[in-house]
Amino acid sequence: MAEKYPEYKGLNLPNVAKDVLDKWEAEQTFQKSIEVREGSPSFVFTEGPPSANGLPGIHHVMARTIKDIFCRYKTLAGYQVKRKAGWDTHGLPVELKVEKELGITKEDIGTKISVDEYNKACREAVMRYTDEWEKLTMEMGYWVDMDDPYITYDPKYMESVWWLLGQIYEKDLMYKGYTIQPYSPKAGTGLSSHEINQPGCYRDVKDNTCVAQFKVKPGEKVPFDQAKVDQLHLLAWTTTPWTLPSNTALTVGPKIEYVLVQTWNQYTHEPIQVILAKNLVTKQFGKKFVKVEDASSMNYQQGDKKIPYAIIGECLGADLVGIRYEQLLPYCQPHENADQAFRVIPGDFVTTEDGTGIVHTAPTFGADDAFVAKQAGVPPMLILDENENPVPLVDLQGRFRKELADPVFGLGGEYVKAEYLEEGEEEKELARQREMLKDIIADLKSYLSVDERITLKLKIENKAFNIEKYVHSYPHCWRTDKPILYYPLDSWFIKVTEKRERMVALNKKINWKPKSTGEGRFGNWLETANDWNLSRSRYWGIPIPVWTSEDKTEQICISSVEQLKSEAQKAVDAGMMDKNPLAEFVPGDFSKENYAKIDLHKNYVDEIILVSPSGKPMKREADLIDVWFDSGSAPFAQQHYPFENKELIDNGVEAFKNGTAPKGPSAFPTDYIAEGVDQTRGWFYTQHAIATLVFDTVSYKNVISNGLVLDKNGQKMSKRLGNAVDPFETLSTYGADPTRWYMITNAQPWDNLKFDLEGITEVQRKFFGTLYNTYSFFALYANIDGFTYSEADVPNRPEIDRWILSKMNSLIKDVTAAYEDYEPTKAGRLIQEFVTDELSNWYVRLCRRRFWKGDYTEDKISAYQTLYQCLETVAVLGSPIAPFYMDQLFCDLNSVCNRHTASSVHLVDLPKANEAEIDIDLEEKMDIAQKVSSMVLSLRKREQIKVRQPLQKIMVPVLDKDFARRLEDVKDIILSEVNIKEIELLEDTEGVINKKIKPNFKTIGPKYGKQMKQIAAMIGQWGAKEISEVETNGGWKGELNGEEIALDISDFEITTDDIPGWLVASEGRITVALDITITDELKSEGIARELINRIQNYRKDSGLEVMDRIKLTFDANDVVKSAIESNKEYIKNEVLALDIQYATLSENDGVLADLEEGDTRIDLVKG
RNA sequence: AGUCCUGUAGCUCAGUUGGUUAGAGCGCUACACUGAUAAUGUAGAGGUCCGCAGUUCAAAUCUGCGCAGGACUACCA
Repeated sequence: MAEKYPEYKGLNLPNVAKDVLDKWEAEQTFQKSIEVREGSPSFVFTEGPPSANGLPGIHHVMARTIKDIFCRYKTLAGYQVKRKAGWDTHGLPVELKVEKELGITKEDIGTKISVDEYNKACREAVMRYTDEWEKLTMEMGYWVDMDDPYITYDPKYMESVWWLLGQIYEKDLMYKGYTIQPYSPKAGTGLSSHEINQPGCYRDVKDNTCVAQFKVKPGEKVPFDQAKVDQLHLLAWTTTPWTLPSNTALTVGPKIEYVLVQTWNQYTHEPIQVILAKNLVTKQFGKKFVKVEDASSMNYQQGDKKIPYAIIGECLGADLVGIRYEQLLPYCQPHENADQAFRVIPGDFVTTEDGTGIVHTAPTFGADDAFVAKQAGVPPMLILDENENPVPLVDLQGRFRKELADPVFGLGGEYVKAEYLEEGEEEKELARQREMLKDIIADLKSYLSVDERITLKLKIENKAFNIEKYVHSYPHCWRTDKPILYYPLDSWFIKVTEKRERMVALNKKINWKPKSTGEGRFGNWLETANDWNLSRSRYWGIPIPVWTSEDKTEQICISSVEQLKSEAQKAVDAGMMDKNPLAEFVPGDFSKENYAKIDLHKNYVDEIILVSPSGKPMKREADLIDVWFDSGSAPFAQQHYPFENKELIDNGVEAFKNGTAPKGPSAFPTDYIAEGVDQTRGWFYTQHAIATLVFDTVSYKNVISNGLVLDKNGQKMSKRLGNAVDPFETLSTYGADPTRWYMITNAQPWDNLKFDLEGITEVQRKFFGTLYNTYSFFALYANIDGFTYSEADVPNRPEIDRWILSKMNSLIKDVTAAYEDYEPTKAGRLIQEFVTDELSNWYVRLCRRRFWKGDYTEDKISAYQTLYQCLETVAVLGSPIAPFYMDQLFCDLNSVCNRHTASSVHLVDLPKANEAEIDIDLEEKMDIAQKVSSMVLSLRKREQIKVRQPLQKIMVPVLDKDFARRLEDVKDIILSEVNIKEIELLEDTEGVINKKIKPNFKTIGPKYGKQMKQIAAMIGQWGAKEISEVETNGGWKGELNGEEIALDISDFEITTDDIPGWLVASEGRITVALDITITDELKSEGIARELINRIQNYRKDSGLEVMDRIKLTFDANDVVKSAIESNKEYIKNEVLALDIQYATLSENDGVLADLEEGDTRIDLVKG
């Protein structure tokens, strides 16, 4: 047991962190914090796995601080909080990095480099920066178990993922189907949105656009009286004319207004009637056209400068739905339900910003198109190829199928985008086109793209209303630089749509911080969630565990290694394979060694051929699982569920469904997760989806989605801009505690943080500096007095002690509530306010004397105990946010007193608020004392009277008894604080006090809202007479604008604002008057105090110890001398002087005090 | 384009169920204090509460429409 509280020469927070880190390491404090809670209820935390193939940034410090705070808090609150670290290891970024390093592209995989080697490189690359991550984790004080992390490429983890997918498969929630995905024909691969959103992918391109005329079929019912069957067309715009042969529908907005326009075609000059959105008429009928009101008088000849047009009918989009039209370019028919094609359908996505308000719909090449078409039962333009498989009109190389061969325009077999042509091919094509098009274009100058030729054909056939170039942004493949296509690809999907409502319902049970993200962004997202596209044509990831026979009639989904092994054995027995690659694996043996024998990555499992029940070979589906499924599986896969730890999850699932506490240990659903808001549709979503689909539960109960960390100017941090903050440098320069404290208290976690290093300095000074000073102050005097908290708690403590204890208990209550509510910012700010304003700036300042003056009395012990309790409480409450310094503070205090057996603040129990010690009345009293003191100080300042100069009296008018009582109770505190002899409470006597009256808007408002203005005006006119009438009558009754008004006393706010003839200050309801008369007696006391101050300084400068006694010699004039004489005992007492003498001193003796009343030379010797 | 967040002093942020003088810290200026001293106190300057409209007796606060910044999702005729 230490005898003395450690005292420090200064506060070096980075060093504190280092020391405490060493201590944690030596004492295994983290492990202990979990062990001591063995048997306690568990608080389940799941770590969102970061990818270790990039370096951590300062935002990770932010995110991990938030995670850490609540895990530490819950530990203090009595829970066992296990935290497993995790690594996300699969995915495209890893692949890209490896390819870049090896200098290869995807095409080289399998040729220049084997899939084996490729995957090996990925495995190594992805864990490259784990050291840095572990270092950051340590230094920032994030407690998470890095020794036994879950890793998504681990066979056990992958096995659990397979199992989850198998459950979904068994529930018939998986299917394979076409969807429209970004596709790069030149690279031959689908692209994820991640790839499309890489910088530079969207580029402005100039495309040939076309407003096509779709002729309405004869006999169709149309909502226009003046329609002429042979002229009637629907107008639709497209920027990709090559999709027009695949058109199978036209989409209108049901609520959009459309019109019928009578006019002439600008290319064929034939009279036409066209339907388009009303808002877009002026846009489509540009310079070449002129509007005419009366259609019957219109006339037009070829060669006329302007083409007249007239609106001759109106309707809503809904009225157009169902109208059938003639196929625009009838090269092919959909192989299915062709009778359902070529009609007008409704769609909410239609806008009237561009085009015609009627959308050309090609379900094979547009996601929206596919969706609305499916809803309306319109088939996509798929035809059957040689093998009777349905295929779109464009092949995987980006070429039109041969069915589109046009005798004049070619098309069949050609690239739909000119950009796909190789060098030199264009020349050859041009020669061919010259020949083909010679009847239409005499001398063709340059190659015509597919788009250009299609529009040309439409022009000639009276099917084009307008053709022009149009600049818009279009995505390009980041690898080949060529424009992408939206193309239907065969992918595996999870039927999320089927469980959508359940996901919405379960979401309502999740406590979101902030609420709006859960209700808004996440809730809306769930309501419109589409089926989850699982397929990725990649190499480094978890393979889709589905094996299918070639004719697709037989299929198996594998859910475990054991199952795969036995299925593989069947195949070996059936002669499909020579040997079982999993022969070595022992089912049921979950040891590391056993699992080290196998690998479930693509390169291994693709070798495995299984046998179907009917004896056919089955091969694995080529694709991998979306990596988001990997991380979404974390709550289960990190436990290797259900192969191990089965009951941990099952207990939790059961408890959640029954709404009871789990029967035994439980690790699900997760109690708490926290990640960036960018995970809303990422990890937050995938976890929720998997838990809902597989277990019909939530995945997590509480979630914080935190905002971004921006630079101090509010710009996004990036390496490119050079404004990224290095987390390691920050931590080593400023220390983890102030960094964490700053991040948490400066902005709410879910708001973006403008990260400014100066803010950390401020926290360092303001909060930690003050706390350190307060501790140092305590340690200094406690060591002198030998305070070890060995005495029993002092029962009847002075007012000021009871006050700070009341505040302290309120603090415990409020901070606990804030933590419970996942509001760390509130908790931190409360603690900070308590330390700087309450404890340091008021309690310690007022009590300083009690610590260093006099003997070791009960009052002194009370002061020590009180301050000790406050410091200890702050240490515990603040430890989740500032784990290092608070641990040191706690241990420093505890090292002498041993009130706790725990060796760390992180192992103790959270203090409980003692309601009996909370005294609101007392807190209000002190509030009065603080206000009055500050007002007196401000008056002194105004009059230039130093605080050291005692004054006789202050007067405070009191308007109610409660206020008088409270003031009376704290008057000693006020008097000593502002150096005044007495306080006089002025009772209400007319004439002495000036009163002011104001209406109480809050109480009058609800009663007489309408007359509020007049009432306020009337009261504003009132003087002393009316005020006293209100006071004697206890209210006011009268008539105002013919209305009876009755106000009682509480409807008024009566305040004082002046005492005539006195120096007065007023603030809120309190008024203070100061008597500034300085009598001779006061004057001499002032001189005495002035001298004491100089002597104290001199003592200190002379290097005397606090307890040393001295002898004094003064060389002073008579005024000063008489002041000394009349305060002799007082001075001696204050400066610990044994004796006072007068003598003539030389300039070399002592110090000179330049007082107003005459310079005085002071000399002292140790006595 | 959609969804969500943010907008209050030079900067970072508070601001209760709407209630009449809109606050704090930092910074700046001036002064004071000096047994917490690389600390502290007091005072001062500094506001179109992003804009407009509405609801209301009363709007920083509620509603609508905008503007600016940010995030996510989507990218379309």
